[in-house]
Amino acid sequence: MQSHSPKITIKMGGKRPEIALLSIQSNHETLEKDQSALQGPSISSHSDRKETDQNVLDVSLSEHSTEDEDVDSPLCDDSHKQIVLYDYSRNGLEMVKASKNPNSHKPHSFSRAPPEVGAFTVQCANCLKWRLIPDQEKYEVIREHITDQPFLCETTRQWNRLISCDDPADIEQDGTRIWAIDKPNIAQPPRGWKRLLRLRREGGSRFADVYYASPTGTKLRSLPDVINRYLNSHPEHAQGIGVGRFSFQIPTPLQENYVKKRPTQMAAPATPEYLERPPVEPISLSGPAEKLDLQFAEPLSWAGPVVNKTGMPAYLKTAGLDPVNQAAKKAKIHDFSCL
DNA sequence: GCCACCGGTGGC
DNA sequence: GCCACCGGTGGC
Repeated sequence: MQSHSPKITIKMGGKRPEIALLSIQSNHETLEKDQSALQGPSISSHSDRKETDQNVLDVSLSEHSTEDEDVDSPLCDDSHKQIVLYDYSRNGLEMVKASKNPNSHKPHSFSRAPPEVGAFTVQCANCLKWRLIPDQEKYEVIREHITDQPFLCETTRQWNRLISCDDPADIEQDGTRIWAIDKPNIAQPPRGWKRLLRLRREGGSRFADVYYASPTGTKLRSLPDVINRYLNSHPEHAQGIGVGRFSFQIPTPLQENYVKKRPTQMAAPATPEYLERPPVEPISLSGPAEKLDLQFAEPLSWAGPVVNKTGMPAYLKTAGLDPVNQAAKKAKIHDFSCL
């Protein structure tokens, strides 16, 4: 059997896509395409169909995409209209939010908003075609076990799709979306918790932030945060929650220049010759990013033992790379049982 | 005052 | 160079 190391990605809407290949479409056409991709040729019962319909991607214009858009906003261009928005409320993925702002569950905020995660897609380990995953929960399950339970086209039968490797890919690289390679084997969040990925705008110092929203609505943004601000404060809720269930790893954008490179610190000679040099060209002017071929990209180097009994991906359990132990040491916490 | 977002930085 | 972590801050 042919075997590859599949990648799992989060596909996002974006203002200046470099990777995706779909031709420019109307939103209606895009919606139909994504819906049919998810539903496939499945013959489903009424109840099944209802569930599928609740899980389709909602493709819509950003509410601030036209009139409300700041003229100088990086999101103000035609491609922004192609953004694929994931409808959190229809998929039971609304954020656990602070009660203060009743509107914060909307899919996006409306001024200078960063891109949203548009869809989840996983590569079949056999044919390497990309398959859309209907919702975040299913995606997280697949991601958790991706190395010991490789994703196959047939896996989509779990949500009543009858497709095989002979069927065309759900999605290809096109010019309308930003792609990012996700980290494998990230544990599903503990029951009642949500793992939130917040993307940053292009040109920032990093690509995204991960937050964990606790059952009480507290948002934690690091392991020390989880330990100090939640588990220590809610020992009754900490029962059975291992810190290995938390991972703050973020996906890697395929668009090379999405994240601003950190300037290298070089001691500049204070000579007249140096002072007369023209300014260094910004990185963003150095040329368009290459279109990376997802289908034939090199496998990532994370393959190996998956998750040990601590819930920590084994590839992290190397000296100096164990954020759990580091965080626990920093927080002087040793009494949490890991699952 | 809270919080989402962003940049900086130290450790590796 | 990457990443985990955290401080700053502007908008609400």
